[in-house]
Amino acid sequence: MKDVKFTTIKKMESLLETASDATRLKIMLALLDDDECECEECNCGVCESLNCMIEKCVNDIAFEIEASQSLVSHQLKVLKDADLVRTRKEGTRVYYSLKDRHVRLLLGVAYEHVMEEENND
Amino acid sequence: MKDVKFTTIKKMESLLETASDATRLKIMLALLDDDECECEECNCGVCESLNCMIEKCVNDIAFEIEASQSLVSHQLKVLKDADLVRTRKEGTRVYYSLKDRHVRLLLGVAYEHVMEEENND
DNA sequence: TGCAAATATGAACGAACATTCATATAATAT
DNA sequence: ATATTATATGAATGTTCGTTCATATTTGCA
Repeated sequence: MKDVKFTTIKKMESLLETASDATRLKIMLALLDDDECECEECNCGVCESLNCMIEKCVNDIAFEIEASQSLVSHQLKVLKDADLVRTRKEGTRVYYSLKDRHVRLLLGVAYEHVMEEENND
Repeated sequence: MKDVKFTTIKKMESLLETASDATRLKIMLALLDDDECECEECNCGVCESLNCMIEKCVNDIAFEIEASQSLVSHQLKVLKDADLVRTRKEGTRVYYSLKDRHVRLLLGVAYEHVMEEENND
């Protein structure tokens, strides 16, 4: 992992920076909710298949994480610009979902680190 | 991954925030340099065994990443407070190394995400 | 005791960023 | 057309944070 190009470091910085905000974390965790997924390919605790990707519209996310519509929309734009979520339009609604498994991996690593830390207290 | 406690989210935020800075990324990547490691357990591209953990002192890191001593010291303190690095004193020098495999995992996930992204351009 | 090397720290400055409020845009239905 | 619902956006505000400069602290050594 030596001699990592500066542009690569800048991209890593940008990725982590985008992920490192409580509001955006709440949003992403809301899009990770796998309670109702029952597909067979799902062996990871977090669904990996595109078919059962969870998508939610802006207002539902706002309600779920108890934040204003404006704030959620702003932060979804940040997530979208950083390519961490994708969108699908349907009528007046816009459904958001996590972009790919890297995003879920990142959340998973951060989550496990924190949980393991808590066990060592 | 539903119903994550707020304190957990705050800890995830703090972890990612600490990792999301170009200077600190450079420092951590410098502590990930495995050029001279030849141990047999090393099958991950990044050394996992404590024996061959790389440690470097402040001035060497500063020289390597081309940053001032003051800046590196400041940012090492941030990394230390967030528990991402450990220290070992020897004389006037303080040797820093990455805390554990979670940190390397986090760097790895971010790195791979960025690299895969670059292939899709 | 005094000097030099390595590291840490405090103050200060400017830039970046999260949030709120008000408003604009877009799509649907009556 | 107009009203309504869902989403996006721009300006403004206060705060946080990275960096630099100067200086303090600690350790080893003559």
